Amino acid sequence: MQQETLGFFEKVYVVVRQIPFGKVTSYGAIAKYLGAAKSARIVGYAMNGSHGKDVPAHRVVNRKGLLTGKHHFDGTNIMQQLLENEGIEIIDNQIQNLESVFWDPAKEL
DNA sequence: TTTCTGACTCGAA
DNA sequence: CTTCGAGCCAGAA
Repeated sequence: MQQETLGFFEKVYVVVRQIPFGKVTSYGAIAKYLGAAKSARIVGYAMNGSHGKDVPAHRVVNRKGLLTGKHHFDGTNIMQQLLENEGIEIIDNQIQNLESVFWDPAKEL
């Protein structure tokens, strides 16, 4: 395996791909799992480069469950549509009952 | 080459 | 209660 050649971005991609169907996580949770709790912004920025990869960026939201990056998708509410398709209820870009669908890599992995 | 900004988060005043 | 600043990495101008 080539982990040393992997940059921070690719490490993020690996974790995001582990997110199970119908679950979501936060940028900070991923960053913390990677050992860089203060690099939550970088995780979000990594999602910016996830375009074209099999990374379910729509399952990654901020710690409030707010779809901060929805406007980076093709449509205006495509991100919400994808999540709702997985059984997650969303109102006004805000995930409802976040505790039930939250998936923490630090605990699950 | 330097500078800036960004899909964040937390703590302090 | 609200507001503000700092820290992290990578890519674009």
